[in-house]
Amino acid sequence: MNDLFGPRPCASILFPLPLPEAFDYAVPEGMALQPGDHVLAPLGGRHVHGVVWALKEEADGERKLKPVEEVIGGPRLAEGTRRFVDWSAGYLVEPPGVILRQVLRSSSALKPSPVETVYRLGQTRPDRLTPAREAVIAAAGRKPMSAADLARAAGVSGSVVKGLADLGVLVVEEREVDPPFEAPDPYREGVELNEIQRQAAAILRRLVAAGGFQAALIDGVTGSGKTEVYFEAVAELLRREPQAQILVLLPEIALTQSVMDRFEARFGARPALWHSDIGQKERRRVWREVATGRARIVAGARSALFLPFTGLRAIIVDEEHDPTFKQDEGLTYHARDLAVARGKLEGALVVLASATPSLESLVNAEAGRYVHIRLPGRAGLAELPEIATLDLREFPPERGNWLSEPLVREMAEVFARGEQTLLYLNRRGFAPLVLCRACGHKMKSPDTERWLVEHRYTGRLVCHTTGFSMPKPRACPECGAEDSLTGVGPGVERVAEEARTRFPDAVVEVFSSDTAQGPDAVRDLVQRMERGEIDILVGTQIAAKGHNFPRLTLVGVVDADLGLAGGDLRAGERTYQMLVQAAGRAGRADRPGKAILQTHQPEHEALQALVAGDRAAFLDAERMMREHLRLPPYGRLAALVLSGPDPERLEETARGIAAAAPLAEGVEVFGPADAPLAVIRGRWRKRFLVQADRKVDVSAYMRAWMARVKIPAAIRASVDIEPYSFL
DNA sequence: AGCACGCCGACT
DNA sequence: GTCGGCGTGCTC
Repeated sequence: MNDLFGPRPCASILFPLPLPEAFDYAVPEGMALQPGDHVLAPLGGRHVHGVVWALKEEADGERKLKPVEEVIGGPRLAEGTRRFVDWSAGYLVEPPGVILRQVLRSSSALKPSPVETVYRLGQTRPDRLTPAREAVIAAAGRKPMSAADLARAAGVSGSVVKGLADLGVLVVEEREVDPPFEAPDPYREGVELNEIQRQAAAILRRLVAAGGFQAALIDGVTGSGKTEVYFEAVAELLRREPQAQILVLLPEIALTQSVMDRFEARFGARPALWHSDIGQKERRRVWREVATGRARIVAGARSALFLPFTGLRAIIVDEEHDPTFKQDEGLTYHARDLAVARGKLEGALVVLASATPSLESLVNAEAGRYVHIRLPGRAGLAELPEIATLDLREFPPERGNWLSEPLVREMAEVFARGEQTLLYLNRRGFAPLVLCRACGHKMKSPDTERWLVEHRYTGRLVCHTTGFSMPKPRACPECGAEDSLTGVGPGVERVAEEARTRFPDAVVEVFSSDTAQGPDAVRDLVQRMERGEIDILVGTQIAAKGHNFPRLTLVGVVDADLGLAGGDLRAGERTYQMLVQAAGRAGRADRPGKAILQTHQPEHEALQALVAGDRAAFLDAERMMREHLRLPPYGRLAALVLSGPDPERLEETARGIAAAAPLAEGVEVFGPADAPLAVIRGRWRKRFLVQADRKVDVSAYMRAWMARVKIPAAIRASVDIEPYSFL
C-alpha cells in the first residue's frame, strides 16, 4: 500500500528534553507542517510538546513511525533561532533539546494573550443617581477596570456595576491581559554628540547600512558616551528596517534601571525587559511579543540570548567584560561569546561595549575580527586614578589587622575632608577560615572539604559553595575546648570592623552579595553612597560596577596579590577593571582620585604598569602571561566534571574516561583530579581540564571524547567550554 | 525529563 | 507471600 503512494512525508521533532537528537514522526495526511511549528507528538506513551526541526521523506525499510498528533499553534520558531539552538548545542556539547528547553521558557505564551473584560466610563449618565452608582462612576473615572476591581474600589456589589453597564453608562471593552510593548521612535532627537562620538556613530551606521553580520568593540572610558553612540546604531537600524529586533544584554538586573530610563528618553518607549526571575505573567508577555516579532528592543540578562527572535538585527553587549555574563551553573555558557555566534547565524550586527574590554575582545579587535571603536574621554580626565603600591613587607599591619598604617593615614585625610573611601576585597564574610586555637581543627562543610566562612552579622559559619550554614559553636567540635574557635584571614566584614575601630565616627558599610540582597538593597546602598551618607564602603566585586560616586576619592585594594595569583586567571584583569570603574566614577577633575594597592610584591610587572597608569603596559603584561601559559585568548580551555554518589565507582569511571581521551595535536588533557570542591550535596566530583591551541575546535574534541565513552547512569558528566571558575 | 521495568527489604 | 524502594534504560 505504501509503495503505491511513494515515500511518505516525515518530520523530525525536537523535544525540549535531554534526548540525543530529534526524533522522526510520520506526518498524517492533511496535516501541513513547516519547520518551527509547535506540535504534540507521542513519546514513550506520553504526549509531548516538540518543535518541527526538519521535514524529509521517510526512508523505506525503517521501523514504522508514529504519527504527529496535532499542531498546537503559536508563533513558529524562526530559522535563525533554530540554527542557534543547533549551533550552541554543538558548541556547548549538550543535546539540542537542552538548548531548546532554554528557548521554550514560557510555553504558555504559545497561546494568544488572554483577554479580560474591563469597564470604562462612557458619555451618558444614569437618570437616577444613587450613592452606590456615584461611587462607581467616581471609581471608574481613573482607568478601565474589571467588574470585580471596580466594585471593590467603589465599595459596592457587582450588581451595581452590571446595572450601569446595562444602562450604557459604563462601556464594556475587551483588553489583552498581556498588551504589546510600545514601539520605539527612532526619529526622536538624541543628545548632541561631540566630534569623536559622531565619528564613532558614523562607523556603526555604516555597519548597519552594510547589513549582515559585523562585530564591533566600543572601547571607551566611562562618560565617553558609549551608550549614546550605540543608540545611534539602534536608531539607524530602526529607521532602515522598522521590523528589526534589537537585543541589549546587560550584566546585572540591578543596573538595568538607568539603561532602561535612557532608552525611554531616547526612543520614547521602554524596552521589553527579560531576566531569569521575572514573574510568570511578564515572562509570558515578553516571550510572546518577541516570538511574534512585535517586540522591537529587548533588554535582558544573559538568558535573553535564548529568546525566540524572528528578525534579530543587532545584539549589544553592554559592559562586555563583566564576569556575570558567564553562567556557571546548569547549562554553562558565556553570553558574550554566544552573542557573537548568534549574530553570525542571524546576520546581525554585534556591538560589544566596555570601558575595560576583556582581553579576549581586545585581541579579537586587534586581529581585525572586530571593528575597534575607541572613545577617549575628555582631555584631562585620567582613565586610571593615581595609583600607588603599599609594600606590606615594609609596613605590615598589626597582628589581626589588615589595613596598613600608610593606608589608614590616607583614609583619615580623606575622611577629614568629608570624602569617601572604597576598600576593595574580593572575599565575602568575616574570615575565610575558622580554626581551633587549642587543637588546630579547621571547621569544614559537612559534605564538602571546603572551609566554612565566618559571618559575623549572622553569627553563622557558611559554606560559600553549598550554602550550608550553622551557628558558630562555642566549643570546638573536635577537642571540646570552649571559646577557642577563631576566624583567620580577612573578609569584607572583618575589614569593615577594623575600619570602624579605626574611625569610630565614620559611617562604614559592607557591600557584598550577602549584605545587599536583591536589587532594592543594592539601589539603597548605592544611593546612600551617592548622597555621601557613607564614609567608608567595604566591598567585593559587586561594589566595583557602574555606580556613580562623585565623593569617592580613595580606593584601597586590601589584597592586590589575591588578584594577581591564585586560581583565577582573570583575577588581575578584575582588579584592573575595578580600579578603572572606581576612577571613572570617582575623582572628577576637582577631586582627583587615588588608589592604594596593598601588596607583598610591588615589583610585579602588572602592578608596576598600574602604578605607571599605563593601560597598554598592564594589558601587555597580562597578554604575555596568557600567551606564555597558552591560556585564553591564546589557547582554549574546556573542563569535564564527573560527579556521582559513590567515590570508588567515580574513580573507576574517571580512569576509563581518561583512557578514552582521544590523542589530538595541540591538545593536552589534565586529570582526573579531585575537583577542589570534592563533594557537593553528597556527590563526589572529579575534574579534567583540557588545554588546547587556539586553532583547535575544543567542542569537537569534547564531543569526540564523550562519544567514545559509556557513562553509567549514576554518574553525571558535564562539559564547560571556556570555564571561568577553576574551583 | 518522565515513565516502566526490575530486583532486594519490611509489612498487611 | 506482596508492596515499594529507586537504580537503569528507553523514548522516533
